[in-house]
Amino acid sequence: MPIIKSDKETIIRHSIHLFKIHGYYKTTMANIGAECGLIKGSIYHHFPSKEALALACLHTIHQHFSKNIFNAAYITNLSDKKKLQLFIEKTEDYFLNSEGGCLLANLALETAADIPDFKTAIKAYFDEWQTALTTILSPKLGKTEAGQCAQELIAQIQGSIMLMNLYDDTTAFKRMNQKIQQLL
Amino acid sequence: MPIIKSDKETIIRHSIHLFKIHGYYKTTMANIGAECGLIKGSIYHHFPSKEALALACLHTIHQHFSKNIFNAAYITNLSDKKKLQLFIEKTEDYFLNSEGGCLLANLALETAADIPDFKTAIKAYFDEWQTALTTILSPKLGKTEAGQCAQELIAQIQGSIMLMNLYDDTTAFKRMNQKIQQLL
Amino acid sequence: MPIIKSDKETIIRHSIHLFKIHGYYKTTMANIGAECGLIKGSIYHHFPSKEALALACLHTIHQHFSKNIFNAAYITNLSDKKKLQLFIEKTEDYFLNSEGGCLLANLALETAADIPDFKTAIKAYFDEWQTALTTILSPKLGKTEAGQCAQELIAQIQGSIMLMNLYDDTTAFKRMNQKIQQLL
Amino acid sequence: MPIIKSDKETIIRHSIHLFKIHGYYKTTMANIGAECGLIKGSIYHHFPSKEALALACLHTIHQHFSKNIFNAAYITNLSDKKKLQLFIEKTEDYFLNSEGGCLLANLALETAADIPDFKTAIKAYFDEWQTALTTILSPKLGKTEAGQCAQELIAQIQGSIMLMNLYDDTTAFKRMNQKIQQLL
DNA sequence: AATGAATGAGAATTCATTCAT
DNA sequence: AATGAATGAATTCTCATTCAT
Repeated sequence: MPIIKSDKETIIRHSIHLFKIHGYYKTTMANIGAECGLIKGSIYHHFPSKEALALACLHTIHQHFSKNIFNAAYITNLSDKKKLQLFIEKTEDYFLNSEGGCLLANLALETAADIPDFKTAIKAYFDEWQTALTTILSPKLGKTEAGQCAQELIAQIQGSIMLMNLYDDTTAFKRMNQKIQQLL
Repeated sequence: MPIIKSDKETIIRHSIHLFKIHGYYKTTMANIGAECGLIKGSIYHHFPSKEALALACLHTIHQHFSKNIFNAAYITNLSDKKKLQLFIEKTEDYFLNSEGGCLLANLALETAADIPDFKTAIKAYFDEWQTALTTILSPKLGKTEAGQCAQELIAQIQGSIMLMNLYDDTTAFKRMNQKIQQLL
Repeated sequence: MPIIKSDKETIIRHSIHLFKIHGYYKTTMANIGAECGLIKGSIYHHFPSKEALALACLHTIHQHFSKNIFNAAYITNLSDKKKLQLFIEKTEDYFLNSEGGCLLANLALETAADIPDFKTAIKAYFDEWQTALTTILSPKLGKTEAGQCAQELIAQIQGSIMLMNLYDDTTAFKRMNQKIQQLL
Repeated sequence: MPIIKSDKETIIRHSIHLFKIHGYYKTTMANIGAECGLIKGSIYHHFPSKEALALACLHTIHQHFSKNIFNAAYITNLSDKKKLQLFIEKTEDYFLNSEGGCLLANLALETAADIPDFKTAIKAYFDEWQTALTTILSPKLGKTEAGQCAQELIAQIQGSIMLMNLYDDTTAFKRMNQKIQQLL
């Protein structure tokens, strides 16, 4: 039944798509409505404001990462090497299929100075990302160095995503992920 | 009454500042005018449009990097190791004193899908950055690997800048630069 | 609070009024809004641009002439003399009750060089006017001369309207219409 | 010596050209300046305002008609028939070489309701035109009918000019002038 | 829930005009 | 006279949001 579902999740899904590609300010409620088969006013039946909708998008992505990617760090019967491989594979998978890069990073650059709620949500996401990676790397590297390494990996991944999108070229991003998987 | 110098360069300088912190769309001509001591309309005396002004900002930064940072790759009587050190030092210096991160990267994420002229200018900047780094690394790594390594370094730097600005914390960015300097 | 009907037709009616008196450029969206009991921005809910609105005005007038005036040329059971009389009577009627003269002619002079869409619409209107008059005159004058005569009559009428509005004096316009009615 | 003369007359000449083609409001001081090889601000050394400049244009044209066309009515040793022929010939000549039609008529339609000074100047022009034609026609037609005929001729001519410009076709205008010359 | 219409605040841009040089 | 820079008011258009139906 491919009837257009205009519930919260559908709106969020379409909003994420538009926010990633066009950014927060350039994406209008009318754009979002159009993509959902609604007029712009109707979105307010589901979300009280554009800001609240964007925040819901950020939380949705954060949750998706928690449940599907970051969780790799906490699977008990897996070696650290396997955990890292799984973690990176899933990360790669997500961003290779995510037109427009990382919404959290994009909005970090575009809105962090102006919308504190976004900044908070974005930091929470990166915090959890780092915690998960640190957990995987600690046994081998020790806590301190593991934390630093985790930060570096995130930076590398995010930088690669930016360039991947700018150049429409996935090779460097893929090569980098290969390398990271060899780390342990 | 202190005379405010409101020539093209001054306007560009103030615009860069605002664009970096608030992004392209959130920065208004009125904001820029206010920062320059002008009313919004007056800026059109110097630039025909907001887009043209932003493009001038991108070019100005690109030129600055060409003349002051990328050029380190082409200083003749310097060892490659010294070149890399100089290159990274200057890069670090620039971004540590550049509130709001890297304008080119910021606008890449915010506008690349919607303003082709920006995308072109941003790619030209990163192309030259990569070429310069590749030049430094080639003697030691060979052309192919040097090119890949250059890409990785840029990604790392850009990712670090994003996180540095998000967390208002320079330590990871500085540590990363230290590491890179040991590369040769 | 009298409910103001602000549908497309109402907006067009008020716009025609203002465009005729003040011209295209001097009439602002705010003026039109005020006349309709709307704020300027609200008009964009009905028309995508000032140009589109003006074009709708031109088409509306053209249609009105087609249905109510030009059609006199095609009523079957009427003598040519009666057709011409009816045609001219209705034309006179329209312009005597039309403050500001002929919008199509006014915009022809004001905008033809700059807005090609207007020029096209205006020519279509005068083309049909001439065709209708030629149809009435052909039986008596023959096709060629009828066409030339039709053109002359239109020129005379339009010139008279211009002077009528300039001098706020309808006598010459009425006299001219009397004369034309004697033509067959 | 084809040095660009930026005196009053030169500015008026170029202004007339632009006002005729683009109308009063669409023609900017910058446009006029550009055509004269000046920047817009410089025009204010010659005319105190755009309105004053346009008024000077109207007067200049009026004077030109008085001295070179209307005067045909007052040449003593010429038959009325010859006077009319000369009058019409010169009128035709003027408008065939006057891109954009009749400035006075154009501004009548565009600005009469908003700029009383223009309306006054335009009426004075048409008054004198009518007086001149009436003078020529009176001996044959008697004063009253001559006056009415003069009005009709002016209307016809102005209507023809409008259509000539709309259709970029001079034939009807020329034919009409031929006819008028046969009147006496 | 959904819609169509309306709002009001603000965006970029234009332009006649002024003024110091 | 001429210029370049600046002004301020106005203009078209956009957009998040509200509301009656």
